[in-house]
Amino acid sequence: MKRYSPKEIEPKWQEIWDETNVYTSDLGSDKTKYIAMSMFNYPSGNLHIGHAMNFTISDVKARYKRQQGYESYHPVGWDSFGLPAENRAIKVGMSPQESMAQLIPDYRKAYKAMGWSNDWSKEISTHSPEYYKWTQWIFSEMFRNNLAYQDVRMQWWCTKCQTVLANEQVIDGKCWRHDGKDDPIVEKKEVKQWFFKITEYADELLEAIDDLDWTESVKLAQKNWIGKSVGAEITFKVDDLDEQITVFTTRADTLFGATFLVVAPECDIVSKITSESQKKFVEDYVKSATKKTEIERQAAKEKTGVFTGSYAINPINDEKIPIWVADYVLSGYGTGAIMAVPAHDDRDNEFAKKYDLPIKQVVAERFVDNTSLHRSDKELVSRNVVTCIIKHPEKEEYIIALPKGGVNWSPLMGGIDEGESASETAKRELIEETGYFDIANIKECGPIIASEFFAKHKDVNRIAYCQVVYIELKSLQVDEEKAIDKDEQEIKWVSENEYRSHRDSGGMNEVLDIALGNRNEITNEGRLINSADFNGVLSSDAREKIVSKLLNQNAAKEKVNYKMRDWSVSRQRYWGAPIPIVNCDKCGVVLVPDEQLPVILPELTDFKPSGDGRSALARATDWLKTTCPDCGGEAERETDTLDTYICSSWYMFRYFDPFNKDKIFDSKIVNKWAPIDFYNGGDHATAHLLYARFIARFFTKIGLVDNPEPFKQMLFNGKVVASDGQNFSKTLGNGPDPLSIIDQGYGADALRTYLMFAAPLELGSRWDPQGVPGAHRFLVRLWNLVQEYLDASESDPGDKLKADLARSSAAMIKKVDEDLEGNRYNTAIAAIMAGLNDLYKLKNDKFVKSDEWQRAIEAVVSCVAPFAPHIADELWQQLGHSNSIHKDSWPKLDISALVQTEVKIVVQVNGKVRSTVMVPADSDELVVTEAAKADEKVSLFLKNEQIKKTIMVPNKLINFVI
RNA sequence: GGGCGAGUGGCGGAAUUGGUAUACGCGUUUGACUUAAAAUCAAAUGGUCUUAUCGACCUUGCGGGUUCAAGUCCCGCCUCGCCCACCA
Repeated sequence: MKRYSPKEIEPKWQEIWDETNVYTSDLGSDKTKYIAMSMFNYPSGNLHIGHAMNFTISDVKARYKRQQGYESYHPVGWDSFGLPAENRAIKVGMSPQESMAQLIPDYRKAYKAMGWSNDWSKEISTHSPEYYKWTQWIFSEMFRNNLAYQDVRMQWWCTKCQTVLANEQVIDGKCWRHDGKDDPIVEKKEVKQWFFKITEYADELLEAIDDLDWTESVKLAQKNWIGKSVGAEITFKVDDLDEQITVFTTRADTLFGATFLVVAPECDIVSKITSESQKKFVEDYVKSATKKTEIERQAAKEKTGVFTGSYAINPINDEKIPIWVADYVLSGYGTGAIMAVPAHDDRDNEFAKKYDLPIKQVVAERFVDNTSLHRSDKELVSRNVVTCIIKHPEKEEYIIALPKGGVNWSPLMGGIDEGESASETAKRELIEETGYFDIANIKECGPIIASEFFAKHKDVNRIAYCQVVYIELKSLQVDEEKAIDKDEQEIKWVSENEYRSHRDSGGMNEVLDIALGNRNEITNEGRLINSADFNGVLSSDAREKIVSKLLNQNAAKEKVNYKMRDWSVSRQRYWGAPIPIVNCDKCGVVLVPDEQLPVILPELTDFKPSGDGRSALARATDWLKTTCPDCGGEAERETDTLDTYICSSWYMFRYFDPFNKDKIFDSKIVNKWAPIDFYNGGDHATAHLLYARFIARFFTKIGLVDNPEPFKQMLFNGKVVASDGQNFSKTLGNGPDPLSIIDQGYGADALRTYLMFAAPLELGSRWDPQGVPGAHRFLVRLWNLVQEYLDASESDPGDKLKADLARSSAAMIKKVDEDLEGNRYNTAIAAIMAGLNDLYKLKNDKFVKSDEWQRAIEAVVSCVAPFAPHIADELWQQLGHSNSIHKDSWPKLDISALVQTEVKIVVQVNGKVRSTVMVPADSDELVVTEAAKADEKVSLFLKNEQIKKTIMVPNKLINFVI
């Protein structure tokens, strides 16, 4: 009997696959297309276990679909431009071109050793001139469509890379390539650079997210990244100066509560509005704040700021409020200035408390009494009331009161009379209704809440704005004379728990929390108070109403803001596609004409960044000097190169037409094959996946492709980490090497199977050193089973066994199909293992050769093929096939084999499983009951008791309640 | 601070609409084969009690609830992970 030897069969089949082109897809085929791919690789070292994970996921999908008869395309390419590649070249002392020429062939070998079914005939690299010609062309198209522009901006700057970084390349304050412990934090530097106007597409990109079949966390991350907020801009005049300050807010409803303005230190207006006396403080503050990096600012726990000496006029009520400058306001978002509403915003609240600025509540949270809801036909009457929480002098108890003839307990309440303070009302109510007067402590507690109910006795809808007053009694002495209403109420002392259990509506528990200080003082939504004409309006309505009132005076307008910035596409590095722009003294910025593309990146011996903020190209004088395409005069080429994210944002389309010299791609082919059916990766939730969506959308606008979404399904898979939970890293050297695992004799099939089996794909897994050997054992079992079968002699297995074989196969195929479609690879493999175990059980002593056995064994081999393609093809051949298993070999599901004539019914007594009985399928309750009662164990539990109730789930379960 | 998600054996993890909790694998134990080991095969494997057989009871982070029936639904708490993080 031949032993399973991956070392022999894997290279053998890899060679056969290469020679017979099984994975070469025909893009013009009439078959239904399917394209599965993983985010392509940036060659910068060796294939590591993360690659093995990522690419196997899409490979399994591609193989599954290929077996099912789809024209399946599993493309391959290299994200070969960019920083990681350049940094690697610097490190090993080669040019990036040489480095690529060395790395890519190694990767090719590794990919083949992993058994990935790539179509090598259509391989692409982003650093080849044939490819980057079209990357440059995209820039030109953006430019022609007014979506590319130049601007001077403060940008993240990595001192190690000597280049600008995009926001998403800054991770925890450090460069994405230099995020080690000893690496420097990024700095800010003023740089002139190119941008793509991705913000123009912000809304479209956001709206389309909901319909994507993508991992939810990625969709959410994209939504947050775009960060749409709908609000208003409100303009405040500066008192005594001919200046004004516009703020952005999403909470125009809180305008009456704005007690100061805050301006970011970078804003130009700061110097204009600073008063003479405050000048020194403000200048010092601005200087120190701008010197701080953004990271230091964000790390600072406590907010800081200084008063400018000027005041602004609140346009809604002409109130004069101070203007402060503080670095908790970001200059880059909105207008760089805010109206501070400390009663309703945490940050403003913190700041106001620190600098002793007024806090004015203008929104009262609503508590609607669900036992006496408002009646639509009745009048709405609001009233300011106090709600008193009165504490016993000795015990931890509080007063609740029951009006004579009433039903509901409540704390003591009373309406605030004209000209009376809340505390005065509280004292008056206390003595009138209880006679108590000996007060140790009285305190008005915020915030005010809106308690809403139908007041039966007055026959009106009532909104009671409750000011909570907390009173601690010193003694229980009673002034009988002043206690004029004492007999109207029944007073009772209760503990906190009793209080809470008595009544929980209309905000009464909330009142206790407020009095005891258990509640956040900041309220968000509710009814407006202290807001003149707008009192009582719901905050959600007030936003619009206040803006539209100010609209007439040109003091406010509706405004939508996005967190997302335009995409900075300039890089001051050598290893990228040169930006196809010529700078001419006479004509200015001129686009290189399309017929002159590509602008070839010259090979340089010294390609390190210049350090002056320009790329090495600034030193390539021959290349740099050119003639202006417009006037023919002397001119210089742009020395910035394009961000690699541009290369990777359109490569999926090039896969469909990789060698086109005349066009970026043929739209007809792309429209047939796009969108990508399955895409996966463990990184780039926002940057790459958002840029690719942006570029695809742009392609639809210029008529290149029909579908604006490039990836139909996107699976964001988890990472493989070390068994101690730490990330594998090159510096630690703790990563298992896929190729050496293969060479050890376990083979690629076992490695692939383990990786796909360890955990759900989205979850990621910890590396288990026993995992690959375990998967190997499974493949050995499969191998040995086939060998044993091949040695068996022909005979009829008998009807019972035939049915069992068919049922086992059908159950396996059904489960594997469902799980592969749903990307649950781990349970798919479990089902195959179970299917294999079934066959071992069913063989009893030895196999017999028969059609039924052949079919059952082939089904297992076919199902395992996407995961372990080499052993599958080998066994397929041994089983007598001359064609490859990897095309059109998916087993047919015979649903009828799953139909059972007899079913097992679980018998419960009082919900506890007591036994199981076999009954004919679809038996009615009577039959099942009889069968169950006949069961020894069941009858033991039923004894002679009366069955009160019987619940039956057909073909599954019966439960007797006694 | 905000958002999202998750807590199931010694471990990774299974469990359609609520319907036999612990599939599948790892590990461990025992046995077969072997001079021996590895490999392979066979069996066992949540806990407690028990005459160690029959069996009973308990068990999905903790506490309550709904239900004939809860890992699954509801309420409260605890813990952990991930993402975003002064975005007004």
